[in-house]
Amino acid sequence: MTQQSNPRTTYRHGDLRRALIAAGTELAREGGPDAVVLREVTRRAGVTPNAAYRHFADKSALLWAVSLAAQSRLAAAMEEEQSAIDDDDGARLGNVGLARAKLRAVGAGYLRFAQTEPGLFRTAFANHIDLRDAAIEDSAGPHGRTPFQLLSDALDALVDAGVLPVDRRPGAEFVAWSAVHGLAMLVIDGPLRGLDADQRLSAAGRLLEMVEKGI
Amino acid sequence: MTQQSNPRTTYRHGDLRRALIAAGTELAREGGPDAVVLREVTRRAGVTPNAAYRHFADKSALLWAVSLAAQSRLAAAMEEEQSAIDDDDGARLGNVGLARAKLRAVGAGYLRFAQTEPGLFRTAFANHIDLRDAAIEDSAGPHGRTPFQLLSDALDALVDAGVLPVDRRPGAEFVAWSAVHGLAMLVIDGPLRGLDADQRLSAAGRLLEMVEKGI
DNA sequence: TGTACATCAGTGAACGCGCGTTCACTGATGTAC
DNA sequence: TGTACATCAGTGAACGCGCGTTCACTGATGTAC
Repeated sequence: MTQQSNPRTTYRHGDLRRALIAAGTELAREGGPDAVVLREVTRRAGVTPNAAYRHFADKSALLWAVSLAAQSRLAAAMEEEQSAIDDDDGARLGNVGLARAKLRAVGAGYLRFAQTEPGLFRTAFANHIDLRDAAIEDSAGPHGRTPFQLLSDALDALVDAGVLPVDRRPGAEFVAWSAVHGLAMLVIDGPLRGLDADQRLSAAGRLLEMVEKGI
Repeated sequence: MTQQSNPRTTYRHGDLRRALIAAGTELAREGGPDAVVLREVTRRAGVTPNAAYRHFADKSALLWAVSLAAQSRLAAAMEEEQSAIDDDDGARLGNVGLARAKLRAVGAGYLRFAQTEPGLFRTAFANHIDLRDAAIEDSAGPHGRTPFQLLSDALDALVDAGVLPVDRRPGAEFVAWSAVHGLAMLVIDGPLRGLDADQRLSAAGRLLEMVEKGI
Protein backbone atom coordinates (compact mmCIF):
# COMPACT_ATOMS: atom_id res chain seq x y z
CA MET A 1 0.00 0.00 0.00
CA THR A 2 2.55 2.52 1.17
CA GLN A 3 5.65 3.26 -0.84
CA GLN A 4 7.63 2.07 2.18
CA SER A 5 6.84 -1.51 1.28
CA ASN A 6 8.38 -0.86 -2.12
CA PRO A 7 11.41 1.21 -1.20
CA ARG A 8 13.34 3.29 -3.62
CA THR A 9 16.73 1.82 -4.48
CA THR A 10 17.85 5.06 -6.02
CA TYR A 11 18.28 8.43 -4.40
CA ARG A 12 15.91 10.01 -6.87
CA HIS A 13 12.34 8.95 -7.00
CA GLY A 14 11.75 8.92 -10.71
CA ASP A 15 8.14 9.99 -10.92
CA LEU A 16 7.36 11.71 -7.66
CA ARG A 17 4.79 14.09 -9.05
CA ARG A 18 2.65 11.24 -10.25
CA ALA A 19 3.23 9.34 -7.01
CA LEU A 20 2.13 12.33 -4.93
CA ILE A 21 -1.06 12.73 -6.91
CA ALA A 22 -1.71 9.02 -6.55
CA ALA A 23 -1.17 9.13 -2.78
CA GLY A 24 -3.30 12.25 -2.50
CA THR A 25 -6.05 10.61 -4.50
CA GLU A 26 -5.97 7.61 -2.21
CA LEU A 27 -6.29 9.89 0.82
CA ALA A 28 -9.15 11.75 -0.84
CA ARG A 29 -10.81 8.42 -1.54
CA GLU A 30 -10.62 7.50 2.13
CA GLY A 31 -11.57 10.81 3.70
CA GLY A 32 -12.47 13.48 1.21
CA PRO A 33 -10.60 16.70 0.50
CA ASP A 34 -9.76 17.44 4.14
CA ALA A 35 -7.84 14.20 4.31
CA VAL A 36 -5.43 15.38 1.64
CA VAL A 37 -2.73 16.50 4.04
CA LEU A 38 0.63 17.35 2.54
CA ARG A 39 2.69 15.60 5.17
CA GLU A 40 0.63 12.43 4.93
CA VAL A 41 0.80 12.48 1.15
CA THR A 42 4.60 12.61 1.20
CA ARG A 43 4.68 9.98 3.94
CA ARG A 44 2.74 7.62 1.70
CA ALA A 45 4.99 8.37 -1.21
CA GLY A 46 7.95 7.45 1.00
CA VAL A 47 9.47 10.88 0.77
CA THR A 48 10.27 13.90 2.96
CA PRO A 49 7.51 16.53 3.30
CA ASN A 50 9.55 19.23 1.61
CA ALA A 51 10.15 17.06 -1.44
CA ALA A 52 6.62 17.91 -2.50
CA TYR A 53 7.72 21.50 -3.07
CA ARG A 54 9.80 20.41 -6.06
CA HIS A 55 6.57 19.53 -7.84
CA PHE A 56 3.87 21.72 -6.37
CA ALA A 57 3.97 25.37 -5.36
CA ASP A 58 2.14 24.60 -2.15
CA LYS A 59 -0.47 22.39 -0.57
CA SER A 60 -3.36 23.91 -2.46
CA ALA A 61 -1.66 23.24 -5.80
CA LEU A 62 -1.38 19.61 -4.79
CA LEU A 63 -5.03 19.47 -3.78
CA TRP A 64 -5.99 21.05 -7.07
CA ALA A 65 -4.14 18.32 -8.97
CA VAL A 66 -5.85 15.66 -6.87
CA SER A 67 -9.21 17.27 -7.56
CA LEU A 68 -8.59 17.12 -11.29
CA ALA A 69 -7.74 13.44 -10.97
CA ALA A 70 -11.00 12.90 -9.11
CA GLN A 71 -12.93 14.70 -11.84
CA SER A 72 -11.27 12.50 -14.40
CA ARG A 73 -12.43 9.42 -12.57
CA LEU A 74 -15.93 10.82 -12.42
CA ALA A 75 -15.85 11.26 -16.18
CA ALA A 76 -14.63 7.69 -16.52
CA ALA A 77 -17.55 6.41 -14.46
CA MET A 78 -19.98 8.31 -16.64
CA GLU A 79 -18.42 7.00 -19.84
CA GLU A 80 -18.48 3.50 -18.46
CA GLU A 81 -22.19 3.73 -17.81
CA GLN A 82 -22.77 5.04 -21.30
CA SER A 83 -20.74 2.33 -22.98
CA ALA A 84 -22.88 -0.26 -21.24
CA ILE A 85 -25.46 0.66 -23.85
CA ASP A 86 -24.39 -1.61 -26.66
CA ASP A 87 -25.23 -1.72 -30.34
CA ASP A 88 -28.14 -4.09 -29.82
CA ASP A 89 -29.76 -1.58 -27.51
CA GLY A 90 -29.10 1.09 -30.08
CA ALA A 91 -30.88 -0.85 -32.80
CA ARG A 92 -33.77 -1.72 -30.50
CA LEU A 93 -34.27 1.74 -29.07
CA GLY A 94 -33.92 3.79 -32.21
CA ASN A 95 -32.49 7.29 -32.36
CA VAL A 96 -34.82 8.82 -29.85
CA GLY A 97 -34.61 6.00 -27.32
CA LEU A 98 -30.86 5.89 -27.65
CA ALA A 99 -30.49 9.60 -27.00
CA ARG A 100 -32.65 9.29 -23.91
CA ALA A 101 -30.69 6.28 -22.72
CA LYS A 102 -27.41 8.13 -23.14
CA LEU A 103 -28.59 11.04 -21.04
CA ARG A 104 -29.91 8.70 -18.41
CA ALA A 105 -26.54 6.94 -18.39
CA VAL A 106 -24.80 10.25 -17.73
CA GLY A 107 -26.90 10.77 -14.65
CA ALA A 108 -26.68 7.17 -13.52
CA GLY A 109 -22.90 7.15 -13.81
CA TYR A 110 -22.69 10.38 -11.88
CA LEU A 111 -24.84 9.01 -9.08
CA ARG A 112 -23.05 5.67 -9.00
CA PHE A 113 -19.68 7.38 -8.69
CA ALA A 114 -20.92 9.62 -5.89
CA GLN A 115 -22.14 6.61 -3.97
CA THR A 116 -19.22 4.27 -4.52
CA GLU A 117 -16.54 6.94 -4.20
CA PRO A 118 -17.94 9.66 -1.95
CA GLY A 119 -14.51 10.88 -0.90
CA LEU A 120 -13.38 11.39 -4.48
CA PHE A 121 -16.73 12.86 -5.42
CA ARG A 122 -16.47 15.51 -2.73
CA THR A 123 -12.87 16.16 -3.68
CA ALA A 124 -13.84 16.74 -7.29
CA PHE A 125 -15.96 19.66 -6.10
CA ALA A 126 -13.72 20.82 -3.31
CA ASN A 127 -11.63 23.63 -4.72
CA HIS A 128 -14.14 25.82 -6.40
CA ILE A 129 -13.05 24.48 -9.73
CA ASP A 130 -15.02 25.39 -12.79
CA LEU A 131 -15.95 22.03 -14.26
CA ARG A 132 -17.10 23.70 -17.43
CA ASP A 133 -13.54 24.66 -18.23
CA ALA A 134 -12.82 22.46 -21.21
CA ALA A 135 -9.17 23.48 -21.22
CA ILE A 136 -8.40 21.44 -18.15
CA GLU A 137 -7.41 18.24 -19.86
CA ASP A 138 -6.41 16.56 -16.63
CA SER A 139 -10.03 16.40 -15.58
CA ALA A 140 -11.13 14.53 -18.69
CA GLY A 141 -12.04 10.86 -18.86
CA PRO A 142 -10.67 8.13 -21.13
CA HIS A 143 -12.18 9.70 -24.22
CA GLY A 144 -10.98 13.18 -23.41
CA ARG A 145 -14.32 14.57 -22.32
CA THR A 146 -14.87 16.24 -18.95
CA PRO A 147 -17.97 15.43 -16.89
CA PHE A 148 -19.58 18.66 -18.04
CA GLN A 149 -18.80 17.93 -21.66
CA LEU A 150 -20.32 14.48 -21.40
CA LEU A 151 -23.54 16.02 -20.12
CA SER A 152 -23.51 18.65 -22.85
CA ASP A 153 -22.92 16.00 -25.48
CA ALA A 154 -25.88 13.98 -24.24
CA LEU A 155 -28.14 17.03 -24.31
CA ASP A 156 -26.97 17.92 -27.82
CA ALA A 157 -27.80 14.40 -28.93
CA LEU A 158 -31.25 14.84 -27.43
CA VAL A 159 -31.73 17.92 -29.59
CA ASP A 160 -30.41 16.12 -32.67
CA ALA A 161 -32.85 13.28 -32.07
CA GLY A 162 -35.66 15.81 -31.92
CA VAL A 163 -36.55 15.04 -28.34
CA LEU A 164 -35.48 18.34 -26.84
CA PRO A 165 -36.69 21.49 -28.64
CA VAL A 166 -33.79 23.66 -29.72
CA ASP A 167 -35.08 26.65 -27.78
CA ARG A 168 -35.03 24.67 -24.56
CA ARG A 169 -31.44 23.58 -25.04
CA PRO A 170 -29.71 26.67 -23.58
CA GLY A 171 -29.37 26.31 -19.84
CA ALA A 172 -30.60 22.73 -19.90
CA GLU A 173 -27.33 21.44 -18.48
CA PHE A 174 -27.72 23.61 -15.42
CA VAL A 175 -31.02 22.16 -14.35
CA ALA A 176 -30.18 18.59 -15.34
CA TRP A 177 -26.91 18.80 -13.49
CA SER A 178 -28.50 20.40 -10.47
CA ALA A 179 -31.02 17.64 -10.04
CA VAL A 180 -28.48 14.87 -10.24
CA HIS A 181 -25.88 16.68 -8.17
CA GLY A 182 -28.39 17.45 -5.47
CA LEU A 183 -29.44 13.85 -5.07
CA ALA A 184 -25.80 12.81 -4.96
CA MET A 185 -25.00 15.31 -2.22
CA LEU A 186 -28.05 14.52 -0.14
CA VAL A 187 -27.37 10.82 -0.36
CA ILE A 188 -23.66 10.77 0.44
CA ASP A 189 -23.30 13.64 2.84
CA GLY A 190 -26.69 14.93 3.72
CA PRO A 191 -30.05 14.10 5.13
CA LEU A 192 -30.73 11.24 2.72
CA ARG A 193 -27.75 9.29 3.99
CA GLY A 194 -30.09 6.89 5.72
CA LEU A 195 -31.54 5.53 2.49
CA ASP A 196 -30.69 1.92 1.73
CA ALA A 197 -29.54 0.73 -1.68
CA ASP A 198 -33.07 0.04 -2.91
CA GLN A 199 -34.41 3.40 -1.83
CA ARG A 200 -31.45 5.11 -3.41
CA LEU A 201 -31.95 3.32 -6.70
CA SER A 202 -35.62 4.17 -6.75
CA ALA A 203 -34.95 7.80 -5.86
CA ALA A 204 -32.37 7.92 -8.63
CA GLY A 205 -34.81 6.44 -11.14
CA ARG A 206 -37.54 8.80 -10.09
CA LEU A 207 -35.18 11.75 -10.33
CA LEU A 208 -33.92 10.90 -13.81
CA GLU A 209 -37.52 10.48 -14.86
CA MET A 210 -38.29 13.95 -13.58
CA VAL A 211 -35.38 15.39 -15.52
CA GLU A 212 -36.53 13.74 -18.73
CA LYS A 213 -40.08 14.95 -18.29
CA GLY A 214 -39.37 18.38 -16.98
CA ILE A 215 -36.29 19.56 -18.80
CA MET B 1 -19.17 43.03 17.40
CA THR B 2 -17.04 41.14 19.88
CA GLN B 3 -18.15 40.70 23.45
CA GLN B 4 -15.00 42.59 24.45
CA SER B 5 -16.67 45.83 23.41
CA ASN B 6 -19.46 45.01 25.82
CA PRO B 7 -17.53 43.61 28.76
CA ARG B 8 -19.06 41.57 31.48
CA THR B 9 -19.29 43.45 34.79
CA THR B 10 -19.97 40.26 36.67
CA TYR B 11 -17.78 37.22 37.09
CA ARG B 12 -20.44 35.01 35.61
CA HIS B 13 -21.57 35.46 32.08
CA GLY B 14 -25.27 34.88 32.48
CA ASP B 15 -26.12 33.25 29.19
CA LEU B 16 -22.90 31.86 27.85
CA ARG B 17 -24.43 28.93 26.04
CA ARG B 18 -26.55 31.22 23.93
CA ALA B 19 -23.62 33.58 23.42
CA LEU B 20 -21.39 30.75 22.21
CA ILE B 21 -23.97 29.58 19.71
CA ALA B 22 -24.39 33.15 18.50
CA ALA B 23 -20.62 33.61 18.09
CA GLY B 24 -20.35 30.24 16.36
CA THR B 25 -23.18 31.15 14.03
CA GLU B 26 -21.45 34.38 13.14
CA LEU B 27 -18.25 32.48 12.35
CA ALA B 28 -20.20 29.99 10.26
CA ARG B 29 -21.79 32.87 8.43
CA GLU B 30 -18.38 34.27 7.57
CA GLY B 31 -16.55 31.09 6.67
CA GLY B 32 -18.72 28.01 6.78
CA PRO B 33 -18.45 25.07 9.16
CA ASP B 34 -14.64 24.95 9.13
CA ALA B 35 -14.56 28.46 10.53
CA VAL B 36 -16.36 27.36 13.67
CA VAL B 37 -13.24 27.02 15.80
CA LEU B 38 -13.77 26.53 19.50
CA ARG B 39 -11.05 28.94 20.59
CA GLU B 40 -12.28 31.66 18.26
CA VAL B 41 -15.87 31.15 19.39
CA THR B 42 -14.90 31.66 23.04
CA ARG B 43 -12.69 34.58 22.08
CA ARG B 44 -15.67 36.30 20.50
CA ALA B 45 -17.81 35.56 23.51
CA GLY B 46 -15.15 37.22 25.65
CA VAL B 47 -14.46 34.08 27.61
CA THR B 48 -11.68 31.55 28.21
CA PRO B 49 -11.57 28.57 25.80
CA ASN B 50 -12.29 26.05 28.54
CA ALA B 51 -15.42 27.89 29.63
CA ALA B 52 -17.10 26.32 26.60
CA TYR B 53 -16.82 22.93 28.26
CA ARG B 54 -19.37 23.95 30.88
CA HIS B 55 -21.98 24.06 28.12
CA PHE B 56 -20.83 21.65 25.43
CA ALA B 57 -19.24 18.23 25.75
CA ASP B 58 -16.72 19.08 23.08
CA LYS B 59 -16.18 21.03 19.90
CA SER B 60 -18.40 18.83 17.79
CA ALA B 61 -21.32 19.33 20.17
CA LEU B 62 -20.88 23.07 19.72
CA LEU B 63 -20.78 22.74 15.95
CA TRP B 64 -23.91 20.61 16.06
CA ALA B 65 -25.74 23.34 17.97
CA VAL B 66 -24.57 25.93 15.45
CA SER B 67 -25.74 23.73 12.61
CA LEU B 68 -29.20 23.49 14.14
CA ALA B 69 -29.29 27.27 14.40
CA ALA B 70 -28.37 27.49 10.73
CA GLN B 71 -31.14 25.09 9.80
CA SER B 72 -33.56 27.18 11.77
CA ARG B 73 -32.57 30.25 9.78
CA LEU B 74 -33.01 28.32 6.57
CA ALA B 75 -36.54 27.42 7.66
CA ALA B 76 -37.17 31.07 8.46
CA ALA B 77 -36.07 32.12 4.97
CA MET B 78 -38.42 29.58 3.43
CA GLU B 79 -41.34 30.70 5.57
CA GLU B 80 -40.61 34.30 4.72
CA GLU B 81 -40.80 33.53 1.02
CA GLN B 82 -44.08 31.73 1.53
CA SER B 83 -45.64 34.48 3.55
CA ALA B 84 -44.91 36.91 0.72
CA ILE B 85 -47.85 35.24 -0.96
CA ASP B 86 -50.70 37.29 0.46
CA ASP B 87 -54.42 36.78 0.57
CA ASP B 88 -54.99 38.70 -2.66
CA ASP B 89 -52.72 36.27 -4.47
CA GLY B 90 -54.59 33.42 -2.86
CA ALA B 91 -57.94 34.68 -4.11
CA ARG B 92 -56.55 35.35 -7.57
CA LEU B 93 -54.71 32.06 -7.96
CA GLY B 94 -57.31 29.72 -6.55
CA ASN B 95 -56.55 26.52 -4.71
CA VAL B 96 -54.43 24.95 -7.39
CA GLY B 97 -52.43 28.07 -8.18
CA LEU B 98 -51.89 28.75 -4.51
CA ALA B 99 -50.58 25.25 -3.84
CA ARG B 100 -48.18 25.61 -6.73
CA ALA B 101 -47.08 29.02 -5.55
CA LYS B 102 -46.41 27.70 -2.05
CA LEU B 103 -44.19 24.92 -3.35
CA ARG B 104 -42.37 27.33 -5.57
CA ALA B 105 -41.84 29.61 -2.58
CA VAL B 106 -40.27 26.76 -0.64
CA GLY B 107 -37.72 26.29 -3.39
CA ALA B 108 -37.17 29.98 -3.92
CA GLY B 109 -36.58 30.60 -0.22
CA TYR B 110 -34.14 27.71 -0.10
CA LEU B 111 -32.18 29.06 -3.05
CA ARG B 112 -32.23 32.61 -1.78
CA PHE B 113 -30.88 31.54 1.60
CA ALA B 114 -28.11 29.50 -0.02
CA GLN B 115 -27.06 32.50 -2.07
CA THR B 116 -27.28 35.19 0.57
CA GLU B 117 -25.91 33.05 3.42
CA PRO B 118 -23.65 30.46 1.83
CA GLY B 119 -21.64 29.95 5.02
CA LEU B 120 -24.72 29.18 7.07
CA PHE B 121 -26.15 27.08 4.30
CA ARG B 122 -23.09 24.88 4.19
CA THR B 123 -23.06 24.70 7.98
CA ALA B 124 -26.65 23.52 8.03
CA PHE B 125 -25.53 20.46 6.08
CA ALA B 126 -22.14 20.05 7.67
CA ASN B 127 -22.54 17.49 10.40
CA HIS B 128 -24.36 14.72 8.69
CA ILE B 129 -27.51 15.78 10.38
CA ASP B 130 -30.76 14.20 9.38
CA LEU B 131 -32.93 17.15 8.43
CA ARG B 132 -35.97 14.93 8.36
CA ASP B 133 -35.75 14.46 12.09
CA ALA B 134 -38.79 16.33 13.27
CA ALA B 135 -37.80 15.92 16.91
CA ILE B 136 -35.01 18.42 16.60
CA GLU B 137 -36.95 21.49 17.58
CA ASP B 138 -33.90 23.73 17.52
CA SER B 139 -33.77 23.45 13.75
CA ALA B 140 -37.31 24.70 13.23
CA GLY B 141 -38.28 28.11 11.93
CA PRO B 142 -40.56 30.73 13.48
CA HIS B 143 -43.64 28.56 13.05
CA GLY B 144 -42.01 25.45 14.41
CA ARG B 145 -41.53 23.68 11.11
CA THR B 146 -38.16 22.39 9.94
CA PRO B 147 -37.02 22.92 6.33
CA PHE B 148 -37.96 19.35 5.49
CA GLN B 149 -41.38 19.73 7.07
CA LEU B 150 -42.05 22.89 5.11
CA LEU B 151 -41.31 21.02 1.90
CA SER B 152 -43.50 18.10 2.95
CA ASP B 153 -46.33 20.46 3.85
CA ALA B 154 -46.14 22.09 0.44
CA LEU B 155 -46.23 18.74 -1.32
CA ASP B 156 -49.17 17.62 0.81
CA ALA B 157 -51.02 20.77 -0.17
CA LEU B 158 -50.30 19.96 -3.80
CA VAL B 159 -51.98 16.60 -3.31
CA ASP B 160 -54.91 18.19 -1.51
CA ALA B 161 -55.37 20.63 -4.37
CA GLY B 162 -55.47 17.71 -6.78
CA VAL B 163 -52.36 18.78 -8.64
CA LEU B 164 -50.14 15.91 -7.56
CA PRO B 165 -51.62 12.40 -7.85
CA VAL B 166 -51.63 10.62 -4.51
CA ASP B 167 -49.60 7.72 -5.86
CA ARG B 168 -46.81 10.08 -6.89
CA ARG B 169 -46.62 11.69 -3.47
CA PRO B 170 -44.32 9.14 -1.79
CA GLY B 171 -40.72 10.01 -2.46
CA ALA B 172 -41.65 13.30 -4.08
CA GLU B 173 -39.74 15.29 -1.46
CA PHE B 174 -36.54 13.49 -2.33
CA VAL B 175 -36.52 14.50 -5.96
CA ALA B 176 -37.85 18.00 -5.37
CA TRP B 177 -35.31 18.59 -2.67
CA SER B 178 -32.50 17.12 -4.75
CA ALA B 179 -33.12 19.46 -7.63
CA VAL B 180 -33.18 22.57 -5.51
CA HIS B 181 -30.31 21.49 -3.31
CA GLY B 182 -28.17 20.67 -6.31
CA LEU B 183 -28.63 24.08 -7.85
CA ALA B 184 -27.84 25.70 -4.54
CA MET B 185 -24.61 23.74 -4.14
CA LEU B 186 -23.46 24.29 -7.70
CA VAL B 187 -24.13 27.99 -7.48
CA ILE B 188 -22.52 28.75 -4.13
CA ASP B 189 -19.65 26.30 -4.02
CA GLY B 190 -19.37 24.61 -7.32
CA PRO B 191 -18.96 25.04 -11.02
CA LEU B 192 -21.90 27.41 -11.43
CA ARG B 193 -20.32 29.98 -9.15
CA GLY B 194 -19.58 32.16 -12.15
CA LEU B 195 -23.25 32.84 -12.90
CA ASP B 196 -24.37 36.41 -12.36
CA ALA B 197 -27.57 37.33 -10.55
CA ASP B 198 -29.68 37.25 -13.69
CA GLN B 199 -28.42 33.90 -14.81
CA ARG B 200 -28.96 32.51 -11.35
CA LEU B 201 -32.51 33.75 -11.22
CA SER B 202 -33.28 32.32 -14.62
CA ALA B 203 -31.68 28.99 -13.75
CA ALA B 204 -33.70 28.94 -10.53
CA GLY B 205 -36.91 29.66 -12.43
CA ARG B 206 -36.17 27.03 -15.02
CA LEU B 207 -35.35 24.51 -12.31
CA LEU B 208 -38.53 25.10 -10.34
CA GLU B 209 -40.44 24.79 -13.56
CA MET B 210 -38.83 21.42 -14.19
CA VAL B 211 -39.77 20.25 -10.71
CA GLU B 212 -43.39 21.28 -11.21
CA LYS B 213 -43.59 19.56 -14.57
CA GLY B 214 -41.58 16.48 -13.79
CA ILE B 215 -42.44 15.62 -10.22
C1' DT C 1 35.20 5.46 -23.98
C1' DG C 2 36.44 7.96 -19.79
C1' DT C 3 36.42 11.86 -16.79
C1' DA C 4 34.89 16.59 -14.77
C1' DC C 5 31.22 18.99 -13.76
C1' DA C 6 26.66 21.41 -13.58
C1' DT C 7 22.01 20.42 -12.48
C1' DC C 8 18.44 19.85 -9.48
C1' DA C 9 15.46 16.14 -7.01
C1' DG C 10 15.24 14.72 -2.54
C1' DT C 11 17.28 15.12 2.65
C1' DG C 12 17.44 16.44 7.54
C1' DA C 13 16.43 19.57 10.88
C1' DA C 14 13.92 23.08 12.44
C1' DC C 15 10.40 26.99 12.80
C1' DG C 16 6.10 29.03 14.53
C1' DC C 17 1.31 28.34 14.72
C1' DG C 18 -3.26 27.53 16.42
C1' DC C 19 -5.72 23.95 17.67
C1' DG C 20 -8.69 20.97 21.25
C1' DT C 21 -8.51 19.57 25.74
C1' DT C 22 -7.22 18.97 30.88
C1' DC C 23 -5.90 20.57 35.45
C1' DA C 24 -6.41 22.68 39.86
C1' DC C 25 -8.23 27.05 41.04
C1' DT C 26 -11.45 31.19 42.34
C1' DG C 27 -15.09 33.80 43.43
C1' DA C 28 -20.21 35.29 42.48
C1' DT C 29 -24.66 33.56 43.39
C1' DG C 30 -28.63 31.59 45.77
C1' DT C 31 -30.19 28.98 49.78
C1' DA C 32 -30.69 27.27 54.59
C1' DC C 33 -30.80 28.61 59.04
C1' DT D 1 -33.00 40.49 58.10
C1' DG D 2 -28.30 38.72 58.46
C1' DT D 3 -24.80 35.30 58.12
C1' DA D 4 -22.45 30.69 56.69
C1' DC D 5 -21.96 27.85 53.21
C1' DA D 6 -22.47 24.80 49.09
C1' DT D 7 -22.65 25.15 44.24
C1' DC D 8 -20.72 25.51 39.97
C1' DA D 9 -19.66 28.97 36.02
C1' DG D 10 -15.67 30.88 34.46
C1' DT D 11 -10.16 31.46 35.15
C1' DG D 12 -5.20 30.81 34.23
C1' DA D 13 -1.73 28.02 32.83
C1' DA D 14 -0.24 24.37 30.47
C1' DC D 15 -0.06 20.00 27.48
C1' DG D 16 0.92 17.55 23.17
C1' DC D 17 -0.15 17.47 18.45
C1' DG D 18 0.29 17.71 13.53
C1' DC D 19 0.32 20.99 10.39
C1' DG D 20 2.56 23.87 6.26
C1' DT D 21 6.70 25.82 5.10
C1' DT D 22 11.81 27.28 4.94
C1' DC D 23 16.76 26.51 5.27
C1' DA D 24 21.22 24.91 3.92
C1' DC D 25 22.63 20.50 2.46
C1' DT D 26 23.81 16.06 -0.46
C1' DG D 27 24.42 13.07 -3.93
C1' DA D 28 22.53 10.70 -8.39
C1' DT D 29 22.08 11.82 -13.09
C1' DG D 30 23.09 13.37 -17.76
C1' DT D 31 26.15 16.18 -20.62
C1' DA D 32 30.35 18.34 -22.54
C1' DC D 33 34.82 17.54 -23.66
